[in-house]
Amino acid sequence: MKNRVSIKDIAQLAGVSHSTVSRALQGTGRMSEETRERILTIAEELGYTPDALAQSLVRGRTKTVGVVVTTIADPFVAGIIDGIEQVAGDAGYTVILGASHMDPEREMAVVENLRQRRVDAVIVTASRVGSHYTEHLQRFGVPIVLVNNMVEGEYLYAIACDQREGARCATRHLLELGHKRIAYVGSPFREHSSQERQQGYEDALHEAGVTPDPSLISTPPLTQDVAVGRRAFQELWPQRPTAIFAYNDLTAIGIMLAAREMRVRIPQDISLVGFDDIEVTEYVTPPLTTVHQPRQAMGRAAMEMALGLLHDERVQNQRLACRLVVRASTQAPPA
Amino acid sequence: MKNRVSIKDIAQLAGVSHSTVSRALQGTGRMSEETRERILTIAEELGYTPDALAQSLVRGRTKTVGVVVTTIADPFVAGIIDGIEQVAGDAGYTVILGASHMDPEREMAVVENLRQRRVDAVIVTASRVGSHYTEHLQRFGVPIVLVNNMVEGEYLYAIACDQREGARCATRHLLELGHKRIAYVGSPFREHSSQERQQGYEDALHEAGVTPDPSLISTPPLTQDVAVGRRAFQELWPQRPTAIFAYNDLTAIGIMLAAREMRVRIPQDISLVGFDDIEVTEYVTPPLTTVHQPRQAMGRAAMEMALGLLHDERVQNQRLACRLVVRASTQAPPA
DNA sequence: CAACCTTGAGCACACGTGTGCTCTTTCTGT
DNA sequence: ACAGAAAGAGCACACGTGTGCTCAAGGTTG
Repeated sequence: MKNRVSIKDIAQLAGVSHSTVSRALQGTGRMSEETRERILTIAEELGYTPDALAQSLVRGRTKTVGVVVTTIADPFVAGIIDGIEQVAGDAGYTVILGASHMDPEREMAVVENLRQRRVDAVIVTASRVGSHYTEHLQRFGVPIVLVNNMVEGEYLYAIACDQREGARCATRHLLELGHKRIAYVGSPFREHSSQERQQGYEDALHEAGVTPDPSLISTPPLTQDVAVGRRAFQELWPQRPTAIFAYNDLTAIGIMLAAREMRVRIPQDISLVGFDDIEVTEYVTPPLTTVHQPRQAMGRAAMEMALGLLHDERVQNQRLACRLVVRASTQAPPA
Repeated sequence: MKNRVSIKDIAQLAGVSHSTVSRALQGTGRMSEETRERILTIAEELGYTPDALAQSLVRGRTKTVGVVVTTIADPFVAGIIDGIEQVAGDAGYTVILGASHMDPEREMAVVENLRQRRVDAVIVTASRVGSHYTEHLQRFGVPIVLVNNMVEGEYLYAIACDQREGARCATRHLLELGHKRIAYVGSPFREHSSQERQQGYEDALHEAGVTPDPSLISTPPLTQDVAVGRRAFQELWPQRPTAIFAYNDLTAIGIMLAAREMRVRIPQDISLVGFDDIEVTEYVTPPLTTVHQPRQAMGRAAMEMALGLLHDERVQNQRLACRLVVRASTQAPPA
């Protein structure tokens, strides 16, 4: 029952060769208007659909991009894919998905699969891209774009978000409100990224002439963001900071929970800023001031970069700006 | 620079025909152990990767599933895709993505694209599948599985979540706590789904011998879930319900916001139950009692169904059960 | 020693599409 | 009227892989 109508079938009915049909369909070649119309009519009647596989085989490109992710369930990743898909769709490209689920073996399998499918380009998002792995990717022979990745080899193209600058904005916001004792809570299992944000935090402090206090920096070695925030607040509160800048929103939420248990009010007693602008932040109590990462825009930029590479254009790595979103969790420090 | 090594290249180096190489690689056919090993060694050295396109062309199947969604950015959809991807990956299938972004024209283009790519099966999630659309899909000639869809033609296979039963559980939970005046807030732009849940709500009331009070049902005609909840609470509160069952979590959050503004305490003054169990619910204040929809499981079930259909097994539509998650937004009614 | 079987490998075609070249027919220009 | 150009269409090969059939060489059996 499968749709097995090929240009040969059309050719037979039209009394011409399959070559003529092929040319008629793509509008190339010279032929009488009559023949062309007859062919198109028959194609329509038969419900003909070109076979993308055969076309790819002979044309040498598949009009597909492989997207490698850890998991699609992460809203952050989903946002990026969404952006990629938009641009890809507009450009006539199709997205092929591959999820590694944090399993190195599976990640290899995914990459191998994309290779077999002859994708024209690969976009890798939020992966640890070890040196061994990059090598494997290099051999691939197609453009590779990394999104929000830790490592940035000079030979790889990458789209990233300027986390350091984002962290600087967030911290400056607190400084402008009049805070001096500002704490930072990092992420123990995302070292590179956490350090970037910590540097932005320190940048802002230096600019304001405030010396960073090491006792106001905490990175409890736990594996869950919320738990990290919780523990960190318990450790930090005795130092009496007037504000906390958290690695990300979930960490900030952990802080909120701990604060509530300890009867510390936000923002009256202490201000709080997160990072990422996940959906939740708008609805927690109080709504959280945070740094928005342009996930869709990053996805779009990545796909645009991939398209550029496919057209042999010269492209350069991009750092997209983060945007501070001020909500109700920050105010001037208590007198 | 592209990896253009084919079995012919291997054949030439090994001094055999490409047929022999083909058989050596897939382990079929008879040949001396020596020849086989020589071929495999050369393939390895050349970094040979089979061309999935060519294989698909001759084998008549692509080992791919097309997944049609409205948008990937919706966490609900992302969860389903995640489930699909897991099962697909294990079975050696690859996921091809197509997002419609609510644009009918684009949706058609997406389906056409999947058809050209000769996917072996299609999974459609959370779409309105009009009659015109289903017809188009039918002509496709491949197994189609619908996930959580409004319409369920008899001829289409579908995976759904038993929303009515989920709503019944939620309402029963409130009844068991002692509530009698329980309100329902629906969704104006998801009629079918909202009615299902309302029916479950009424089922539970009838079972408990409570007559539904029409003045306790509200569905403000707004376009945003949170806004719907807000408005609904303002309308409902004068009727003095002791509990509200909301169409979904965002609606429930709207209710929470309005309640807070009006100095109505949850759960002391009124209990609240949501639906979907989105990530937020765990972190709002108070954490929301809600009905969990097994998104990953639905995705997995859909893919398993697709696999069954591909193996010509007899499959039947499934309704997965929802699970009530009791958190802190519900308690016995005030005396 | 002849008839038969087994092993090892190649030829040729298939899948569906694109394209350079060739051939015939008709039109154009002188 | 004749040479040349241009139109219209087909032949044959290509892309990379799979597979039925054939065929030669060697081995076994009666």
